[in-house]
Amino acid sequence: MSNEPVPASADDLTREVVDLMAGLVALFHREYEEAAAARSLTGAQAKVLALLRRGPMPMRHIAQTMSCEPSNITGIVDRLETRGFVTREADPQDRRVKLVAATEAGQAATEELRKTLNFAREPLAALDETERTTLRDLLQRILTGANL
Amino acid sequence: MSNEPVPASADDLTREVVDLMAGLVALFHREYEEAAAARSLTGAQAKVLALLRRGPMPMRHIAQTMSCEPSNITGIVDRLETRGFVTREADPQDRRVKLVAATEAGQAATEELRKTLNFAREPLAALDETERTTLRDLLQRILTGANL
DNA sequence: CCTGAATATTTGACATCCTGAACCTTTCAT
DNA sequence: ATGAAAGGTTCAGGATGTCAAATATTCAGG
Repeated sequence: MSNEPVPASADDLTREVVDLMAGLVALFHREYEEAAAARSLTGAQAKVLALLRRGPMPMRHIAQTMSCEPSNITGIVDRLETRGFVTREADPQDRRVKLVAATEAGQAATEELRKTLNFAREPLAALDETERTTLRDLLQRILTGANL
Repeated sequence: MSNEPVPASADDLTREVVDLMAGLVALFHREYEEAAAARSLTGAQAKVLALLRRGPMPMRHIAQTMSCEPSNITGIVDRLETRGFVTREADPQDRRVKLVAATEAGQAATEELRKTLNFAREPLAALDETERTTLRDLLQRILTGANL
């Protein structure tokens, strides 16, 4: 149905791109959830764990990054903690804050998940290197423009 | 920071693109959830409602499209129904199936939501028409390659 | 030093989402 | 006519998310 190469207006073109992105989002979501479930993690747990790849982080910071209430993070970290994927330590600088850190097992889990997350890897193979580079640059411009 | 036009390997390029897409997905998700919440809908409810834009649909079909258990849809449709956004009617052809249809209010809600969903519309403005067309074509090829 | 405001986290109550198993109703093949 | 199969619902239970209230710690002023 969307075979006409040139839409009626630039606005229609934008809407078309937005719709395509929506499809992409749905696809990615499914694959991510699947990959997490394969390690008996939920999507939220996998996301938190992924955030800790670069080092420990206060609860508050996690909540801000995930755009949710801090009280929500408490539960997620609880479940990750009881399964040995993260630890909670009081920050010596400010004993109000708890630093959440991934354990060895936690690091391993995210690393594996990242590897098996072959989202779009196969379909991406349909694009040659030049096209992939073009795509990368376009996405980069979109994301830096959306600056969050 | 990522100004080198050609990463170390094609695999790295792919990973870069995948990471960018992950960022896009996060952004989209936030905006969608926000737009839905502005109409006191949840993301799941908005998605179901959006599915009914083209006409009534059996519960089972909704579940398949959303990749979830049918029993899940029951609850979501329940909530949409009590708020007057959808109706359930028995299919005359096969009285086992229930056809879910959006009401006037339901149609209006999705239409508005679709309009106010300005995801990437502003950042997309940074791309000229040629670039947007290129992006559209690349995304199309990715999605058809991922055949769902 | 003390008091009070502000911050980081937790707790509890509650709604939603999601799964899996058990159950009805209707259809369909034999 | 009977039994298997399919579409929905119900129920129990876990996870996610919000909000308000409570706790603990920090910090600024008097």
